[in-house]
Parts: sequence; C-alpha cells; structure tokens
Amino acid sequence: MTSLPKRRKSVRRAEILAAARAVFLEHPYEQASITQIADRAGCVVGTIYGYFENKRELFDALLATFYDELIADIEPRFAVIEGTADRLRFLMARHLQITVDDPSWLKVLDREARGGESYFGSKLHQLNRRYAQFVTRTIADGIARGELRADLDPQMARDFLFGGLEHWVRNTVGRGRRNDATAVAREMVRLLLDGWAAAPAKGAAAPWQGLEARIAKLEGRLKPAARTRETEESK
Amino acid sequence: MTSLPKRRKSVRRAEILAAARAVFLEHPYEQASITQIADRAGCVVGTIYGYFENKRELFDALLATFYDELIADIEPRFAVIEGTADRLRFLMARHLQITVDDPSWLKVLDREARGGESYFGSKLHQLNRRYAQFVTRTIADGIARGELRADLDPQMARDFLFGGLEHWVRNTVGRGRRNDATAVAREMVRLLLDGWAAAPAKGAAAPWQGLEARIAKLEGRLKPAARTRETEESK
Amino acid sequence: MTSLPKRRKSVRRAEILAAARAVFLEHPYEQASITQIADRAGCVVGTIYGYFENKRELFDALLATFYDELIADIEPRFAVIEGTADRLRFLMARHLQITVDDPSWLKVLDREARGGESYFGSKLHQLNRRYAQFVTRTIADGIARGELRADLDPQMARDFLFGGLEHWVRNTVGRGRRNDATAVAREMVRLLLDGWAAAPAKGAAAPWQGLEARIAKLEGRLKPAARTRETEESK
Amino acid sequence: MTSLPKRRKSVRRAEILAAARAVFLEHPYEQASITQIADRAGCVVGTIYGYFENKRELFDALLATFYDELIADIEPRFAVIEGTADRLRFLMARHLQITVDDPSWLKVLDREARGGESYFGSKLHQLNRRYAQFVTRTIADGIARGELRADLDPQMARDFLFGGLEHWVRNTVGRGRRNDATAVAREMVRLLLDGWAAAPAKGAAAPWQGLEARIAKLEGRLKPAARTRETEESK
DNA sequence: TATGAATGAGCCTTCATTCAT
DNA sequence: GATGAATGAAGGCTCATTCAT
Repeated sequence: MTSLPKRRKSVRRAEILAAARAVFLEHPYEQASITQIADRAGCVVGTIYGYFENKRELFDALLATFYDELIADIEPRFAVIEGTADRLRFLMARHLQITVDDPSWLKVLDREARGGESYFGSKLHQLNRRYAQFVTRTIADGIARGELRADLDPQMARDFLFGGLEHWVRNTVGRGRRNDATAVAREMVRLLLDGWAAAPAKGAAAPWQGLEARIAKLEGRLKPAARTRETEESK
Repeated sequence: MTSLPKRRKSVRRAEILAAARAVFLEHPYEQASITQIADRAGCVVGTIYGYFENKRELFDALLATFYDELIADIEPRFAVIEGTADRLRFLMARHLQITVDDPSWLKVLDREARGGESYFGSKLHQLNRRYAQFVTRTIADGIARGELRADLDPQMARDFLFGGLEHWVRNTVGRGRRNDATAVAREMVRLLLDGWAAAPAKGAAAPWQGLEARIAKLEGRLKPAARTRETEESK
Repeated sequence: MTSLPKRRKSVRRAEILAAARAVFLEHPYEQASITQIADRAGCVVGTIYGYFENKRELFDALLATFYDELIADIEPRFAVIEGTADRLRFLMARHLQITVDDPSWLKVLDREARGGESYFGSKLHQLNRRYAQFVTRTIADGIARGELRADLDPQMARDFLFGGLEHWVRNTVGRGRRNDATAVAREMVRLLLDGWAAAPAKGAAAPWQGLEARIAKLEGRLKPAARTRETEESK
Repeated sequence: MTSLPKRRKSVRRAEILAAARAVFLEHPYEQASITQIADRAGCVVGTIYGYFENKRELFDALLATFYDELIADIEPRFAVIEGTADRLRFLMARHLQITVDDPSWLKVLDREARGGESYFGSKLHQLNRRYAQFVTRTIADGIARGELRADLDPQMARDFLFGGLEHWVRNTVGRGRRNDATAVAREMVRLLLDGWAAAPAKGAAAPWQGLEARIAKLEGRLKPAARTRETEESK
C-alpha cells in the first residue's frame, strides 16, 4: 500500500549480512561456510562474491555493522548521563545486554576479531576503540572531576571493566545463573568503585587501634612480631 | 627416504609437543594443522599419530602439560604466603609471568579450551578449575578472615581478577609497554582492593582505607610474620 | 587450471556413475577410491561430492540404478508368462544375461551389498528383495498350482536357484565356456525340477516325471497354452 | 611334567596364524590391520614380517591352513561312505558345519579369496579345487554307477550344490533360523536328487490323462486354444 | 630373531573461490 | 547481476612396510 522502500540495490547485501550474522554466531569463523551463508541468504555462493571480496571481508563487514549499531544505540543515551558511577553502570549494563540479545557475540568478537595477527590498526580495531572510548572517557572524566582516584590508571581500569565482565559472562551466561543486566552492572560497579577490602567497622570500634599496633610492629622490622587480630564482627 | 635413526620415544614426544605448542600459539586450533606440526617437529604426520590419538588429544596433552607445570610451580610458593593481599599479588604476578614466558598462552587457553561444547567436565576444565581455585580459595579465605568485604561475590571477584588481567595483557603485552609483573600485579591488586572511588563511597571517615592498604604493602615486604588465628568458626 | 566448460548436470552425473560403475566392477568397495572414479570420470574428486554425499551414497545410487533398470526390464515380460517352468526359465536366463552384459555385477552385488552390518532394511536390501520376489512368487505360485512339490521349501529353493547360478557363473563365465543364456537356463531348470536321481527315488512308476518335463518344455515354446491342474490334494 | 613339545621354532608362526584367523574373521581383508593381528598374537608388527612376506601372503597361508585342515578332516570319513546320496549328505553337512564352527569363513572365502584377479591358478584355487573334488568325484561316480542321471552335467551340479548352500547360509545363518547341519543337508540333497516338480499323484488317478490331453493340445499348435480355468480357489 | 619408531603414499571429505553461461 | 558447476589445495587420519637397533 505504502510505497515500496527503494529496495533493488542494497537489499541483497543486507540479506547476506543477516545470514552471515546468523551463521557466524553459530559457528566459529573457520567452520562457518559460505555455502551455509548463501543457503540462509536465499542465494547461491557466487552471488556473495558479487558483494564481498571474500569470506574475511564479509566477516569484517559484519562486525563493523555490529559496532555501528551498538555505538549508534549508546551514543545518545550516554550523552545525557552525568555521574561517573551512573555512566559506568549504564555502559556495563549495555555491554551485558549484548549477551542477552545475542549470547554469542562476545565470544565471536573475542575469538575471531582479535585472533588475527593483523588486528592492530585494522578497521575492526578502530571500531573497537571507538566503542571502548565510552569507558575510557568516562574514567578520565571521573578523575578530572575528582570522582575517581587521581592515581587510577585509566587503561588498566578499562581492562578490568571489560575483561572482568567478559570473563564473568563466559562463566555465567548459559549456565542457569541470573542475568539481570542492570542489577549485575550495579554490583560490578560497586565492586570496582568501592574496592574489595573490608570496610572499617561501622560501629565505633576503632580502626586506629589495629593500625597503630601494626605500624609498631613494622617499626621493629627485624624480629617478626606476633600479631593481634583486628575486625571481630566482619564476616 | 630413510627414516631418522631411532631415538628415545620420550624425546620424540617432547619434540612433537614443542612443535605443537609453537603452532597452536600461532594459530587457533582449527587452523593449526597436523602437517605444520609435523614439519616443525621434523617428522611426518604419521609419526605424530604414533604418539597421540588425534589432533584434539595432542592439544589437550599440551594444555595439560602447561597446567601441570604451572600448578606445580605455584603450589609450594603459594602455600607459605599468608595475607590475602599478598596472596593475590603473588597469584597475579605469577599469572602475568605466563605472558612473559609465552605471550600467547592465555589467548590459546581462552580461545580454545573453553570454546568447545564439550569443555565442561573435560580434563581441561578440571585443570583450569584447579588453577583457578588458588584465587577462589584466597578470596573465600580473605572474606572469612575479615580481610575482604563480607558481601564480596567470590565468583565475580575471580572473574574480574582473571578477566581484567587477560584483557590488560591483550592490550598491553607486545605493544612496547611496561611488563614488570610484580609492579603491575601490585598495582592491580591495589585497584581491586581499594576501589576506584576517590573518597569512601559515602560517609565521613575517609582516609583509613588507603592507609590500611599501604601498610599491608609494607607488611608484604617482610617475611610472612607469625599470625594468630582470626575467625575460628569460618568453614 | 581452468575448469571444463559448463555442462548439463545430468550429463556429469551420468559420467560419474559410469566411472563409478567401472571402478566398482574392478575393485571391491573398500579398495575402490574416489580418486580413481574421478580420474575415470574426467573430473576432480571435489566434483563428485557435488553430486553424491559420499562414497557410500555413490555406490548405493549405482546399485539402485542397476536394480531399477533390471526390474523395469523384467516386470512386463514376466507378467505375461504363465507356467512355472517357463517363468523360472525366463528368470534364470535373464539373470544369466546380467553376467553377459556385465560379467562382474553379481560379484559386486554379492560382495558388497550384503556385506555391511547395515544391509538389512537398507534401500539396497529392499531392491534386492523386490528382485528376488520374482522368483519367490513364482515358486509359491507353482506350489499353489500343484506344479511344484507341496513340500518344497520356497526359501531353500530360491537359494539354490540364485546361489547355484552365481556359483556357476563364477566358475564358467570368462573361462571360454558356453554362455548361451537361454540354453543354460533351460538346462538348469531341468536340473532343478526333475532332480538328479537316475530313477524315481523309490517306487515303481518311473518314467513319467521325465516325460512331463519334456512336454513342459514343448509347451514352453508355444504361447502359454491352457492347462488342467494335476495334483488336487497336495499342500 | 611330560616333555615339553619341541616348540622353539614354529610356535610363533602358529600364534600369528591363529591371531590372523581371528582378525580376518572379524574384518574384511582391507580392514584387517597387521597391527591388530600383532596385538592379538602378542608380538609386534615387525615380527610378523619375519614369518610372512606381506599381508596377502599371510592371508593366503591362513586359507591354506583352513583347507588343509578341512580336507584332512573329510578325507578319511568320506572314504568309508558308499552311496551317492549318503556321500552328498555327508559333504553338505560337513560344509554346513563350517558355518557352525566359524560363521564367517564362507563369507571370507567368498569375498576375499576369489576376489583378486590372480585367483585362477593360484595356490588357493588349487586348494579350493581339491576340496570341491570330493563333490565332483561323487557326482561322476554316481553317474557311473547309475545312481545319477546319465545326462547330469557334473560341473553344473556341483555349482548348484555349493552355490545353493552358500546362498542359503548367507540368508539363514545368524538370522535365528534352524541350523541343524545334518537335517538341512538331508533336505537339500533330497531337493536336488528328487527335483522340485510335483510328483505324480500317489493314488490311482492317472498321470496319463493329463499328459494325453496336453499332447493333443500341442498337436493343434497353430491355433492358440481357449483355456479353461484351472485352480479356482488358489490365491 | 625380535623390536617398534618412522615412513609416506593414500584415503575420504571439505570448501573458498573462479568463471562460463 | 546472478548462477552454480568445477576446481584444487588442504584437512585429519590410516596403515603396510622398512630398518636401525
């Protein structure tokens, strides 16, 4: 009824990309075959080579599409968030969301994209950097604003963010555990921002006592001294 | 034409393992070929099948060797370290050291070992668990002793430890950045234990946390001092 | 380097089947190689897999073709023959004819088709049964009509028919002996119908049996004439 | 206690033959591997080549052993049987007995021994002939004595004997049917000696009537006569 | 004579890529 | 532009046979 969208030209390309997406999500790069992709795209192998130079380029185009969409989705929403903690929570939740929409994407990105020796400097690497910069900038910003410690290594922080998240996903998703992106993101950010060390006892019982005792011990370095215990009620 | 003169079987086996190691470090499992391995081992493909049932078994044997050596190296040294922070520093430094000895090992482990659907329950999975338990137990212990926050999710903590580390390695190693395992490990542990936040999340009594951590570091420099048991009832 | 110019798919398929036929006639299944078949078909191995799933399927397709043609040839001619003896003569002559057209077919069928543990219930088994039923039904019919002994074991009779024939072929064909299918078939049927014993097994009224058979042969020369039935009480 | 049998020398050879026998009974020639045989013989592959030139020769030696034992077993027992029918019964029962002792032997002989292009004239062929001559001579003898029809083709008779038997075995053995060698042999010999054609009615009702009628019909060959229904009630 | 590690040709099968139609 | 048959190199794996020990 309404006018047909322009179609003709690049519809095929999109169909192929969609088919490739489905296939690459199911099989690692080496095991995904052009034939499968062609079948799913409803065309023959030869056709694909009319749109993409070769298998690798098709795969890269796919990842580019993925990143493009991801970034396009994040950008406007990210722009309106102010606090560092909120920004991190949003980014982690969004990243986690990927695993909900397509549980295999992270594995694909991880396994294939970075595998090749030609990764650094590649188009893919650039896209990945563009994506990672949401985090990088958030951290730099947080430090500048005084919300994050001044001595925080931004790159290392970013690596813990993504790396920890990916590791967690690998061990958790698909294994019947919780997968509430928002709650998990909140927990993770708390973990990173507040640290793991036991907080000083909430009551009055003084942190200083312990500290003083230990300092005293250190000052008598040469003879390994006995120690008294510190926080009784924590657990 | 003629075959190599007879050699010790174990020698050949070691040669093959070494060759396989080199090849699997360069190529993902699917792409690494027995032919390549044979070439590098200085024998023909058939020979390899005299030592290993098939490609997968060769690969698994390789990983098993890796883990065995790693665990054998860690175990006794770990056993004599007492403090949670020291333990974590040691484990992270040791893990980082892997990337110095063999920059690609982690990638291999990551890419291949967990990829297959048959990973869970495999010999490899068990080895990986045994290794990961150094961290897992350290964290659980730290919580029990009151050195780590009681509400720390041990699994998530472990994932951030390994995941962050791996991510960092991926982005850092081989790109001309610093690689002093001990210093990096120290920094990472500080990051995780103390948190990123500039000030204690909320509340007034701020500066102690940082103090504690710095003292802990000082302590770590001494030989592990005698300690009194802390939480008697835990586990 | 360049591939053969495009051809009709069915033509290629036929070429491959013809090549496979030639190779399987010369070598037992296990020894026949796809490479040989491809060479003889004038293509490369890969091409064959564009037409057949695998070696076994190619082989089965071959046998199916053989049986299909055989059955298609026999069915209409068999349908118009009436007497048991005539039917048997026709079937044996036709079976013998196979050995003239393709001296090795029976050996192939025999060697391979029934060899595998998966034979029973296979498509091949069904085809073989369909073919064998021409004989089975003829025998059952002959007994019902009183033309064959009521105590004849039909299965055993069928086995002697085919088995004896195959054995004879094996020992005779290609060794310079006579090979007049019709005459041999006539002789064989006589052998089986009349028995080898010089005189009726025991009893006095001897010569009739032979007479009957000779008359039957005369009848066989005419278009199937009317017949009266003989032994009422048998079976 | 008693003196050890001479041993030393050819014991190994016998062990190897025994192992080969077991393996070749389980796998077709191509699929039986020297390694398997060595394993079962309790030696290593190299050893086998000290006793047999190659795989084929080992196989042939095996068959020779088989025939030797078979012939040695048959000869004395056959020598004391007088009647043609009894002799045939004995030979068939003995042949059937092979399938009881080792259900796979006939298949092996059939599939492998005769498969090769070099079968005729081979040592194996000769052994097979020696064995088959028990039957051949029995038939020739039977004709000479007047116990078998003078116009019986001895070779064809032999082929029906063995071929039918083998075919029957293939379709019967291992499929849960009866396997009483003596009874089956008796039945088979009866089948062959007496023929399949229905015997003249036991009562008085005259064979002549039918014959005369049919002869009359034949004499009026030229006009295809009308037919009367015969067996109304049959199927 | 026994050993068994090494060989190397061969097997079946897959698949990215090309190109005549 | 689409087609899909053909290619050919490569893959994992097997195994009869050899030969230095």
